[in-house]
Amino acid sequence: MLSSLNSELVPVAAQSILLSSPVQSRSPESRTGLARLERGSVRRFMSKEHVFCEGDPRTHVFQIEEGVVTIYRMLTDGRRQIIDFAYPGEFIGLGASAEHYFSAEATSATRVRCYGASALEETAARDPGLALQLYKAVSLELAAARALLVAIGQRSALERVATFLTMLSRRSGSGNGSERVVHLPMRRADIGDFLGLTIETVSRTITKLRVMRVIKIAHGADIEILDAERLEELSEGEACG
Amino acid sequence: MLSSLNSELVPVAAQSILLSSPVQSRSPESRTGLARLERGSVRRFMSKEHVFCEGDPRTHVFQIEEGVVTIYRMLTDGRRQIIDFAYPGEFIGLGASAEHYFSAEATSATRVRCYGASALEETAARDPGLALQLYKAVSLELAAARALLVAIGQRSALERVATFLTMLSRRSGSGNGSERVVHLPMRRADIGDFLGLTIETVSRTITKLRVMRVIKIAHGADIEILDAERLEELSEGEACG
DNA sequence: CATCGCGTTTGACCTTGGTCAACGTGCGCG
DNA sequence: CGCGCACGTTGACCAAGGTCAAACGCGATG
Repeated sequence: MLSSLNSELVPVAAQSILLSSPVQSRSPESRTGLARLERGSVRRFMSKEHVFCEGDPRTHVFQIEEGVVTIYRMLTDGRRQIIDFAYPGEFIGLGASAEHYFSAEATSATRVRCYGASALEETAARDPGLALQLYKAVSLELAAARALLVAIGQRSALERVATFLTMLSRRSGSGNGSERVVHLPMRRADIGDFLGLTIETVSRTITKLRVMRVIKIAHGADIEILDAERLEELSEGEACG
Repeated sequence: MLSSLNSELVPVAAQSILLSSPVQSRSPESRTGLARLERGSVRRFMSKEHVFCEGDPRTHVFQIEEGVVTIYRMLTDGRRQIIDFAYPGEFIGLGASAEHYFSAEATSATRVRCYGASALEETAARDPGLALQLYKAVSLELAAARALLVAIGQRSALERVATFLTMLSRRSGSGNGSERVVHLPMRRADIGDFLGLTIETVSRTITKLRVMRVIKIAHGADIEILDAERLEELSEGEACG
């Protein structure tokens, strides 16, 4: 979940939530949460392959192990809104519905672990620990979606791109801090469809940030953040009563 | 939850999910889900009073009994994004965080029932039925937030307003169909901040729909839908593989 | 009844970002 | 090697929607 646009607020802990099972080595019956489930099977996808499509029955829930998956929705005339970039550790396909509302496409070679959706729910119906984990996981996705909503609904192009970069750097920053050099696994078109902008605007805005000496394009998809503080200022106004 | 923008996809059932407890009359121990909880205390709010504010500790979860509550987030410079209009039956304040990310304000005189957040979670930790209900409730909120995201990120002003009206009419339509006359409990400014538009654009767009003979302003806050089909067409492109 | 004030509508103008089109650039493949 | 293709950048122009300002409608209040 490309969460934590507005990142003070949305902890980056999303990926750990469902993974954390305090006791790893006990017998299956005594474990709780995900640990109680069969380890799902692994599936691999090439770049641009779909993990699932809008309208497909929600048969599985997937956990990304490697790669980045784009969650999006397409309008009839081709406009596309990307809702989320799912990174390793995160789950996709959670939800209450019988069908997927959104499509999921691999941006690059991707490895996912599959869990049967009904098995997951049946187990959850007996294991409140797992059910609560699901609850918390979706809650985090919700917070992320809402944060993006604020960005798209209220912020300017510059603010959106700055927010996006800040967030990516936080997320890449393994653990504590933010990373200086951020790798963008997605194309400009994806960034545009995520932020509600066109390719051209994204490109121009990145150029503007480069000219402002806030960032530096290292190698195409790699961006070096020269002035993280300024970048955060540009992502504009957090909080308020 | 002003869900089901894109409403084929997001069932309007949100409000029923947490209410449905198949067995009502058994003893507390044998009940499941919400029914097992103490009936929370009731609180009343006047128009514009806050149920909670961004940054407040998440001590309670509230169920709307009467009135409409605006869930929003404010940027430092006064820009505001409304994330949701919560209607009777719905819950607000669910989530995994220790603090509220958003503020909740009554649009009109409102009655809510309060449940202690920690009590709720403790009960859920023992009752998988309740935990699953929470999971499904948040999942619906997530679907709603994402649907709004698509609208704001991709749709034009006209499309957004048409989507908004379609959805409101569906929601008001008690049960099966859509209502011909829709009451808007919120001001233009709220609609604007919900759809990522200005008051003026909302006003102009409503006027345009009136001139197009798609709707008719009945009495200020009441809008009569003359041509529901056309209105849905205007809300533009659903689905796609 | 007249006035006030809030919310809405309408109009004129301007800005941001979208559109269309050309040009770069890096990479894989013949 | 060089061609082609996919992706990115840049520029010129355009339009949707934002901004600013004025006027309207209507219920509340003196």
